[in-house]
Amino acid sequence: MHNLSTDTNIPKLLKDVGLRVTPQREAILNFLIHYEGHATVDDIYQAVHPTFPGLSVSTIYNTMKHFGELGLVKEITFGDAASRFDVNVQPHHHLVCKHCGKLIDFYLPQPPNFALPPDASGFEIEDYHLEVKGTCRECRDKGRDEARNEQTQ
Amino acid sequence: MHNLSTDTNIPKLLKDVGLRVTPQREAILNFLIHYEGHATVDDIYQAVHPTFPGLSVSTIYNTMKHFGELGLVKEITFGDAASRFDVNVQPHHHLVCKHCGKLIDFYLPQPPNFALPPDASGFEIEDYHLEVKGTCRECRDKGRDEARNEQTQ
DNA sequence: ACCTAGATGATAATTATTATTAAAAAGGAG
DNA sequence: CTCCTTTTTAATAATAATTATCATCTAGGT
Ligand SMILES: [Mn+2]
Ligand SMILES: [Mn+2]
Ligand SMILES: [Zn+2]
Ligand SMILES: [Zn+2]
Repeated sequence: MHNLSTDTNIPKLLKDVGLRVTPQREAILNFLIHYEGHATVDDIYQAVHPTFPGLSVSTIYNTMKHFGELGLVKEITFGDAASRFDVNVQPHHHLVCKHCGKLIDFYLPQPPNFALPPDASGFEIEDYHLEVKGTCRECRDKGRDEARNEQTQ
Repeated sequence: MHNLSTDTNIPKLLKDVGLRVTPQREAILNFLIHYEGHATVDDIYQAVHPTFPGLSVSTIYNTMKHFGELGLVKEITFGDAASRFDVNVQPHHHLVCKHCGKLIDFYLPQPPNFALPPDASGFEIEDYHLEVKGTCRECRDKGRDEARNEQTQ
């Protein structure tokens, strides 16, 4: 499990995980490394496109799929919105603002304890995610249900 | 917060929550009342359509939106799959099979305890949901079968 | 019986994502 | 470096869930 940081050697990382080094992948990785938060495919496209006009969204989807399989990012999917990609691949959880969609990381000091019900016998747990929904301070200040656009992080 | 059960008086319930009583809503509610599990719009359509040929999916979307706002169902959205509607509106959580998408209810004996990080100050929590991902027994058994078949080739 | 707000259903539009595939390019061998 | 094979890219089409439109219909009240 790799953790991206601003001093990551991008071509080396790509080689290490067994991917060919292409300008597209370097550009996307470079974006992710400096981005704070949880980017969508479109976020990536909007950011990288100006300095890399040829880049296609297909390539971003493709690349993010590879990065996910190789543990460089973790895909998070909420509701009907676009998938977001988390460069924080440590196990952690999210506050989700119902109004603007912003995600805020948090960590559980210890795993929640629960007993599996009888009809779940044989279920093999691989992962869990606690999703806490509510209203972020910005959206609360702005007053209810007003501008529910933009500033998704 | 209403809880549907098999002896629910459907027209009365619709009136009580302030909705007009239409055959479409009665049919959808009747389906939900007898359905075990977490139905998608298409599940509802496939089930109700044979005995109600005119019914449109638009109407199901519309109706489920109303039911959700009135607390009769709770919409659950996972990944890129279709929304599911839970007639169990008590606070509870789900095991999610990564392979077949099946949902199994479970309950937390006590709420998970966690401290909000500094960058979440002012976040107002309204709800939370623990999503436990893994492999259900059926899919695990099927996986073994497939693995065995691949070995013999 | 009549009126009107609200509901329905056919259809189009939107949006995120996946599939297809010809052309381009990476990386390795010689 | 040159050639070759395999992967990658990017344009485009296809898919799928959901939402928007809107003409028509109807539930429920007068
Ligand atoms: Mn995160
Ligand atoms: Mn449930
Ligand atoms: Zn917000
Ligand atoms: Zn399963």
